[in-house]
Amino acid sequence: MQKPALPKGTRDFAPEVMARRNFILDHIRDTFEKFGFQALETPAVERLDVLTGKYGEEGDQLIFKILDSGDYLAGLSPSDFQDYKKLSPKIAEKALRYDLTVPFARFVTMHRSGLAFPFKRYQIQPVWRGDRPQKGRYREFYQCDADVVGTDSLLCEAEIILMINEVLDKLGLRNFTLKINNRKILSGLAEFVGHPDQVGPMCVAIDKLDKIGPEKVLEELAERGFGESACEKIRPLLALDGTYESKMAFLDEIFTHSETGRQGQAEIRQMLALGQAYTQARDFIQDYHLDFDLTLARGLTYYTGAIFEVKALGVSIGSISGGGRYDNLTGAFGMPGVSGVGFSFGVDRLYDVMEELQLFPAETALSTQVLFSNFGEAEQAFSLPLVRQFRQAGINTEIYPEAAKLKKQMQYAHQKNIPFVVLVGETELAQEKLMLKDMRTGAQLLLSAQEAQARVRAAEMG
RNA sequence: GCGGUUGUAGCUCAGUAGGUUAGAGCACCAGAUUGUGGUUCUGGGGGUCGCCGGUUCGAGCCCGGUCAUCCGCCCCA
Repeated sequence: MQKPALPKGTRDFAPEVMARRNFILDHIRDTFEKFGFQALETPAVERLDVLTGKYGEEGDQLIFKILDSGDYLAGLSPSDFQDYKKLSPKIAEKALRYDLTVPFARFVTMHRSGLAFPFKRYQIQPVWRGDRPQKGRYREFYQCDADVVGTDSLLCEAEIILMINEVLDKLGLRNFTLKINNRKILSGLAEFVGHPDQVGPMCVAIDKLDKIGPEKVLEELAERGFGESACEKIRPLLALDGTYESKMAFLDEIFTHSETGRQGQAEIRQMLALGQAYTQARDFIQDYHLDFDLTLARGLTYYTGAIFEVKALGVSIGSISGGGRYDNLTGAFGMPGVSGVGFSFGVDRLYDVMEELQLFPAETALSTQVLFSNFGEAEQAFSLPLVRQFRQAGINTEIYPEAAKLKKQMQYAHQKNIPFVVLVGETELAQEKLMLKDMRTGAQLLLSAQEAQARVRAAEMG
């Protein structure tokens, strides 16, 4: 006999877990739809050539490839076996999707003539990465993306701020920071320190400020070829710990000669002004948990404008959402010049954070409200129409499918956390009434079907 | 890809210096209670001590290898 086991980095979602995951997903879906986003699903399997080359060399290594069916060795020559990187596209035509963004770009390109632009879609599906699993890190995990393509209006950025706040508020997660920045500001900084071509390496180093501290960041910059004068120019930036206004004032000073940097500032200002106009908030930045963070870089190279990242405070896991604007999403598929902005919730991490903070309401686990017990043939025949009647009244109802010992049936109800049990035995049958037992208090009442339904509904309300 | 941790019952773990028949709690099953769960009491089932080899009269324990696991680093959600 073989011992069953899961592949590394994958998980089962048991019913209790699913109830909680759905609690999160329902709120995310509701919010996305409320803002006019439409659902999209794409296949788990994509053609390998659609995925490769989009995530950098390291990313390509992490793509799960699917071995061709049949005799995949046919037509190969010994030289093909010299380099495994060159072999894989010859024996694997397909692969599991690595994220939702690239399949989305493929979709937009393929359907461009039929779509209404600006096109707003959301997509909630699993993705796969051949990564080494760790805490908060899986090989199969869900992403919840929402993107708008075909407009560069900053209204989209403002709405992303609103959506993130709405979802987290509904989930009861109040202690978080929504970090914002703009890639153009980072480009401006790179210009300012005299390394306009080194935005990428600069960001990778700056991004680690939280983790390793300012001195180590400067060391890393030096290693990456930034000279002493450049480092000295960055130093005051790493020490900045002021308000939005003071950071902006600092940038006003250093960006006198950087058109790009000033553009980034203008975008941030306009995004905030639109959010303010939307919400009429007394203090938009504070009320919507915003933090203008000049060190926020988000490693991804394809962001060109706004960037976002959400950190849950007071927990070990941290980052639960992120996104930004990109200018050339579909370029790789021959459709240049399409600007888009999007973001993503990490459901699995959101789940872990909510569990750590005990934010799940108790009733998410609840499903069946009433269990009809089963005493035997005559009682069952009497019960079946009533079960149907309960269901038609909108009450989640089930009947125990066989006349097992009552103890066993009660245990079943208890284990499934069913709040009410209906007992129909000889005496109830004779009176055409139901014994309704409240499993929490243990109290039971002899009632008509109508009265029993009313009681169940009343309990549901309060 | 690199560094470390831990593998004993379904789960969490104990296991003395290398010594008889490997334990506990929880979970599970049955009974106390043939119309009542959650509490209580009584009884019961359940183990190739990750795997392979070595040392030894004797290995859960020591040694070598191997596989798995979790945690860091890199990178990411």
